[in-house]
Amino acid sequence: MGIIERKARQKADLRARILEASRAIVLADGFAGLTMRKIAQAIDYSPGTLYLHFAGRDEIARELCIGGLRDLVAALTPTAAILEPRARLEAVAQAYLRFGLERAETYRLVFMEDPTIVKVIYDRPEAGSDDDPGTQAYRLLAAGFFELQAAGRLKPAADPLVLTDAFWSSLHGVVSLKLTCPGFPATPVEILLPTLVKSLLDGMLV
Amino acid sequence: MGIIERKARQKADLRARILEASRAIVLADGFAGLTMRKIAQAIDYSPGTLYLHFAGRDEIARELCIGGLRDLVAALTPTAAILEPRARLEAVAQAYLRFGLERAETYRLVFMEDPTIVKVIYDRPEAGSDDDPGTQAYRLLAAGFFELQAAGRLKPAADPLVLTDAFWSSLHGVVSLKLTCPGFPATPVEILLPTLVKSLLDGMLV
DNA sequence: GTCTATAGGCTGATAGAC
DNA sequence: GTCTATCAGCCTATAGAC
Repeated sequence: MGIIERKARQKADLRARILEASRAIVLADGFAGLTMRKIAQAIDYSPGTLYLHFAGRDEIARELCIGGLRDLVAALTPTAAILEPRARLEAVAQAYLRFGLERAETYRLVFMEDPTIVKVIYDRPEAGSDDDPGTQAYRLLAAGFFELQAAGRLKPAADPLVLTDAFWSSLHGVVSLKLTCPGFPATPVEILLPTLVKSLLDGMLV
Repeated sequence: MGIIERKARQKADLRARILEASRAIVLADGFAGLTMRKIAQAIDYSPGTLYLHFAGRDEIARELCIGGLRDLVAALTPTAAILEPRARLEAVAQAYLRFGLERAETYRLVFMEDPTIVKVIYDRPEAGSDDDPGTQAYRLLAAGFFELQAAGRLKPAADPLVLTDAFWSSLHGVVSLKLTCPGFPATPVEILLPTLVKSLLDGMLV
């Protein structure tokens, strides 16, 4: 079986190299600059070869999208060490902003591009399961609000899931506005985000 | 002078027709679907003619961008009739969301596309003046927070301009997330936005 | 599996006739 | 001013040789 295994490994390797090269191109030229030709050139293969590993450009985009979301989860996860829920949510916000600004093109691809790309997150078989990065990221935030509720710190009748959505939407607003209109909210993000998070949580908690 | 005037008017008319056709194409096919050929075909002229009225595709995009912002201002302006500042800000939020969802492609073009397109808003000579739609939209929101401050209703040491930026960012977050990931914040916007706005303002006011 | 070659389409922008 | 024709380039995807 050694030969078959080796061939399978080589195939997986090339697939990984294709994705890695694609990631670099998206980083450098944006998603619009990602073309099959460029990818092939970057890994020294012919364009046709790519189609043996991916159905086409869209499939590569979807893989990158999921990978980016996985990276976001990885960037947010360390905050789980903070026990106090409000402090943890504030740390999540910081980490989220940081990720979005540092990995701008990745963030754009996942959250600001064509809806059909991000659609894969919900349509995949794992969607909703523990293995799904989208679910993991969401739970990371939702957990904080559930804990606050359990401690009786949420305003009565507040729905933790609705607050989670509101919180995430606000974070997304700061990041995405900064990426598209750098310099529009004149307030620097180091002040804007903490102010927003503080106001929001102050308004949500008793 | 009649002949010269007529020619000038004809020229301005064609320019307007080009923009109108472009707007329709962006509406139907998105910004990526806007091409010089399609525009020319829509108004029954040859592609070359477009270049007599615009330097190129980018200039058309910039004009559309400013026009879209102007429309946004028009959509928000009626709320100025509401005297009580908090109620007015809530109404602005509603109108903003409504505009973003109803004019999705326009909103995308102005606030979610290439930074170089929206850049024109700040670089134009009118930028910052009363005639500038960006400034007008911003003032519409900022006025509410200044009035709240004047009435002693803001938390001490709060900066109205920072709150304005935070408020706008949140609105943008709800709209843009909905446009890119329809169905991600599972909470329907009719609940999400009021919850967000209420929490935010509760946290900002004394 | 990988290559070369190419089909078949799109794009923005321009040159020169009228 | 407007047209036709075209340049020069890009793209995805595929067919057939090796």
